[in-house]
Amino acid sequence: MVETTTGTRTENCAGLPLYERRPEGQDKYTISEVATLTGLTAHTLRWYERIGLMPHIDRSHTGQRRYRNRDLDWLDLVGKLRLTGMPVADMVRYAELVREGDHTYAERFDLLKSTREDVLARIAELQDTLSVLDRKINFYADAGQALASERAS
Amino acid sequence: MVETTTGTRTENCAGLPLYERRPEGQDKYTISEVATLTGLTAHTLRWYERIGLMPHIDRSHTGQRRYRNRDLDWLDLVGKLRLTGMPVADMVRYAELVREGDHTYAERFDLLKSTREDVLARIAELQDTLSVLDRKINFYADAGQALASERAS
DNA sequence: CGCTTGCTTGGAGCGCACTCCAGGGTTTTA
DNA sequence: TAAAACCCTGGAGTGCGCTCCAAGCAAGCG
Repeated sequence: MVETTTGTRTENCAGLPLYERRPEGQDKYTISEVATLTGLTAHTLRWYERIGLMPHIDRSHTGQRRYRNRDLDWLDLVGKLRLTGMPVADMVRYAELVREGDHTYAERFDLLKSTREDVLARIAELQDTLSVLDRKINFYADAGQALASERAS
Repeated sequence: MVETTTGTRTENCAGLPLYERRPEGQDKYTISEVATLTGLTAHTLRWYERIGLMPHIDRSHTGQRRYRNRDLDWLDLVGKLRLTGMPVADMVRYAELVREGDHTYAERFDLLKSTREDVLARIAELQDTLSVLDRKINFYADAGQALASERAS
């Protein structure tokens, strides 16, 4: 199978991925299963690992990756942070803090709080943009009305 | 002056740019003035023009750009759209529609409306992310509490 | 007049986040 | 057991949005 994001993906009526997580204990996924579950490509998953964005990923006896539920949880978080526009390098930094252990709690806390502020700021920006957009949309709606009544007269 | 965004920029106490727009009729700005007003670099302004993102910009008798208030308005809109994550190519498309004249009103309207939908979706995503972030922040706050009381005992 | 500063152009370069390739080994299916 | 599908690695390539460079013209100042 050619590696792709847009390949055959089983979906339910709501368009949500149907592939389900396996219960704790039997949670072993190949890279392409994780690609299906996360929407990332296998390429990207390997690349995330290379740059240090992932925790240690288990391997099968022949060296193939076997992801577990906690890895999916991590990828969910990464996906969310990516949506906020956080640079990958910053996420790598956070991943490093997690790997370094409990004594980095304070730093992680600070990082999360400042990310939170960034997200709030971005939401505010977007709402500002939304109002500009609405003004313009109203303008065009009015202009459309004017043109229509012109044609009608 | 070396071209930069972070150079000397006059600011008021609120950190807002103090450079003011000139009244209609005397509204002529050099490229570096526009850079100051918009926060873009002169490089970027010229690049925007090259790729077709700008309307026609007036020139002085020696060929230097002389921006006008309407150009600043346009750059404000571009800045807002950029914040939504809209690709520059799409903004160029919008600019083309504006240049093509009144008969593109309908298409511009549609473009604005679908952009509006995108912005709403992004806001929803960010709010979702925010709640994940808040859960994690609470977790770390609790963990911090636990560590503190451990040290106290 | 020379000096500094700013503006002009086409084209090259950069950083980010992937995205893909070559060449090989493994696993599943018919 | 053989073909098809999948997985591995290091490294090269891509697209976007700038960002900068070289070489030259122009305006203001002492």
